Amino acid sequence: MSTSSTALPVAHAPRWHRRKEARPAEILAAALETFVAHGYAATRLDDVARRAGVTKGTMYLYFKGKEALFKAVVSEALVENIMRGERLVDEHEGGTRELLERILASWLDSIGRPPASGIPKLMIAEAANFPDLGRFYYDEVVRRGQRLLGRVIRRGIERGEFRPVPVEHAVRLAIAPILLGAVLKHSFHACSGDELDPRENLAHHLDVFLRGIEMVPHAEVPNA
Amino acid sequence: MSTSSTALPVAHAPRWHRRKEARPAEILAAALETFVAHGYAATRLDDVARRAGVTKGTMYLYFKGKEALFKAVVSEALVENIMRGERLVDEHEGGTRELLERILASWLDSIGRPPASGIPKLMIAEAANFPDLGRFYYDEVVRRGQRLLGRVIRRGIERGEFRPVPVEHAVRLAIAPILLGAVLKHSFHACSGDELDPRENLAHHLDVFLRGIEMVPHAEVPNA
Amino acid sequence: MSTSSTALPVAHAPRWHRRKEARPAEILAAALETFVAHGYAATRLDDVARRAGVTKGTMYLYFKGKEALFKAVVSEALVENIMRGERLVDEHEGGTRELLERILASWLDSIGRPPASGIPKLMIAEAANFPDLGRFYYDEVVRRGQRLLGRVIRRGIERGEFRPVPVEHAVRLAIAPILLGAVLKHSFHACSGDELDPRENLAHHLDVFLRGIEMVPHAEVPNA
Amino acid sequence: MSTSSTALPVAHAPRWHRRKEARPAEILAAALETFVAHGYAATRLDDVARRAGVTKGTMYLYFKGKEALFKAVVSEALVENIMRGERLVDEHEGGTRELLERILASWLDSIGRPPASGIPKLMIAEAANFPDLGRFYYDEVVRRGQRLLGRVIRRGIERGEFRPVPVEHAVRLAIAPILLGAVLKHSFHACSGDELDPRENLAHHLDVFLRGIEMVPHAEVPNA
DNA sequence: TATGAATGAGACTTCATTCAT
DNA sequence: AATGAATGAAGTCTCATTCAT
Repeated sequence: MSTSSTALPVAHAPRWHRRKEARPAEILAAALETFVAHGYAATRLDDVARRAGVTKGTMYLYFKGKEALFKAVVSEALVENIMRGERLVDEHEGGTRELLERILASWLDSIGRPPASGIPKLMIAEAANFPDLGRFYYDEVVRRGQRLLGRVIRRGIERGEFRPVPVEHAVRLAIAPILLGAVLKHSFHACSGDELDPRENLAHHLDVFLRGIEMVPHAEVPNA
Repeated sequence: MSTSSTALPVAHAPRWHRRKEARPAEILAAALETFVAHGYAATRLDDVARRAGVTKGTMYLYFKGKEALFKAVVSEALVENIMRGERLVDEHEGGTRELLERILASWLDSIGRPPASGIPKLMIAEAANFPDLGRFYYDEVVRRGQRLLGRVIRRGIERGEFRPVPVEHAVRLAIAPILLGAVLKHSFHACSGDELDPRENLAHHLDVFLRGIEMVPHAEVPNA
Repeated sequence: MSTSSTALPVAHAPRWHRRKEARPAEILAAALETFVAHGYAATRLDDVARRAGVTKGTMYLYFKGKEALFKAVVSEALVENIMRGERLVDEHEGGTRELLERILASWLDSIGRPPASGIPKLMIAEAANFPDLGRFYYDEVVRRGQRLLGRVIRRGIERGEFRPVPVEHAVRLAIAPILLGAVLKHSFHACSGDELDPRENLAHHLDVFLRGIEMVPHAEVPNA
Repeated sequence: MSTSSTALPVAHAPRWHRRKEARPAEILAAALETFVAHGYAATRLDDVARRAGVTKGTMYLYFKGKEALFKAVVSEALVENIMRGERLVDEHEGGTRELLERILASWLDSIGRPPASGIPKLMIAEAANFPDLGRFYYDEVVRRGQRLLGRVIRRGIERGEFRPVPVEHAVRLAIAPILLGAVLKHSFHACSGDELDPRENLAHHLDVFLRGIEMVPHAEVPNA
């Protein structure tokens, strides 16, 4: 094979490296990307492997199979973000408006940035195919997040800052633009030419939403 | 199968004729349900066929293949709903608030009910796998809907009914709760125990959103 | 492809023929041969398919998978032969020696000739890997055959034709040479150059065995 | 592991040395069990390794691969038992009946007890997949054993103890119950509830077989 | 000597697609 | 027009084997 007559001492890269500790995380990261991009059924383990820099077989050293990998991906991406907001609420002292702003901003931060960024889209697409995982996600993430925001809004109402809006509905209104933005970004990022800046959108959302629920209107108003 | 050899020529097409003509529609309906439920890659043509009451082979008489069927499903579900709203805007005479209410209600009507109800979820899940279809959907539905709502909001601003909010952002805020509601219903209907009534949610959304953008606050107001 | 410029009306063999009724039997026959020859784990479904003149996929139209195919092979090969002997015993009128001769000859016939010929070897090799199938075979074939022969020998004893030998043991002695012959033929047919004629061997077996258990010795005997 | 840095030089090899020397034997023992239990193709080297208390990699230090291990297992189990019987025949002085009894008993001893006990079942299952090994086994064990027993029976005939039975056939009759017993025990030990005692069975076998071939009948006979 | 992470060929299985009927 | 038997490419998963440590 070697045609070089001067036989340079080729570095002769080893076929693989032993990196037991790093592997699972690498594989999970690659899998998350691929699952988010193509959905569960359409992602080939081969692609995940290649993206992770290993071979198909290697993945079976760390995950029992495709479904196990999928569940690991989702689980892993969730655990970290679940409790962050709750602390925020407990510790907050000032006005509820500021609390709401901080919470939604923090949430946009986690949901708006890889790696976890694609999970909502993924769950929307696959919940029906993995009922147990779907239920887990719905209970532990969706429901929990709703309860959290519900506490905030109720706090505002009790303190006379917000009008007595129906909490359940208000929660959904507060969440929707942020969540939908994240989902659409992942779905149509290849199709949509230009997009609005999520942070700016959040600012406007807060402006409109808070005007909509706060007790004292921001009236340009008064006397005139 | 026909047992009567002396079948009288009836005025209306005999049953087994009608059925033949209905085939494509039946198949499309079955395909829509299945694609929405499981996603593109996970639906088996066999299942679609069984649900449509035909065999796999028959489907190839009407559609070139799985992908063609998928695109037909999406296209067919879209055409009807695209232009309805535009007429609404053109013809409307009264206040913009009422116009917005009517448009969103009409949209909730079409998006909130089968058959088209599942298309958004489907597109969110598959847009990345079918870039051309994704772009088509984005341009012809998402963009178009945004432009439509943009006109409404701009109308309100120009007529002094709305504050001079940034239109692009406001449009997204107006759409988000409705769209997200439809998507989540399809994704988690098996997992979420109870859900809010979409219509009620729309009412609250309009209340809050309009308070948020209207020029004259709904103030409990001034000093009076 | 065709290089013939005179365009003979080539029969243009169809890629496949529709033979729904014949398929299962053909596949089972091919599978039996292959399983017997190589054992369960070492037979590739591809080989079975090729031998049956179909493709891999076709086999899944008739059998759920490899294991189902294996069990079908064994079951099918058994049902026919199970009850034959029992009738023989019930209907027999004459001496027990003749009855035994007829039964063993009949058994050699079924066990000694394809297709069922290889089942014993197959079960010996695989019983431990398919415990349920093993138990079924042991109960329905081994045990049943032993009981049958036990009745015969007991009959001989009761009628004073045979010595009062322990039946259970005698049964095994009667069976062993025939069964082992069949098994070894399938195992070493490629290794053993020449083999004894099974029928001749049965004759000698009967001669020796009956001399061994009959009441009146075949003595060259007495005084003479 | 070794905690003592001043380890005294002990006379007998330290434990961890002995273990190293024992490795091949341990592996062979584990492999024999596993091969016998599941057959060649169905045994995973991983299982053999675990049973031997080593890792897969270690086994490659002692055996070139799966096939080599298999052949080593078979060979090793055979060498010891091959020549034992031959000495017995050469040295024997008394009646041929006793010689036959001693030989078969000795054989039952080796074949009836682990570790070698499962080899016949293994060879029956795998001979066709390893033609060279099959031929070796057939020639060196089967054939050789047959020749040995043939000599014994011929001796009996020549000395007027046995009737002039056809030796080749008689040999098979003598072997069959013992060999089959061993094979079936390994195949159906999980399925068959209770089994006869092999030694007792051998006793009855000898009784019947010898009555069947001996010159002077055991007649309850004469009258005289 | 021993390990066990990594590999990759090959097996089973599924399913979109074709085509004789 | 309709069927459904047959195909074969492609995917998931296993496991004998290798090799850096």
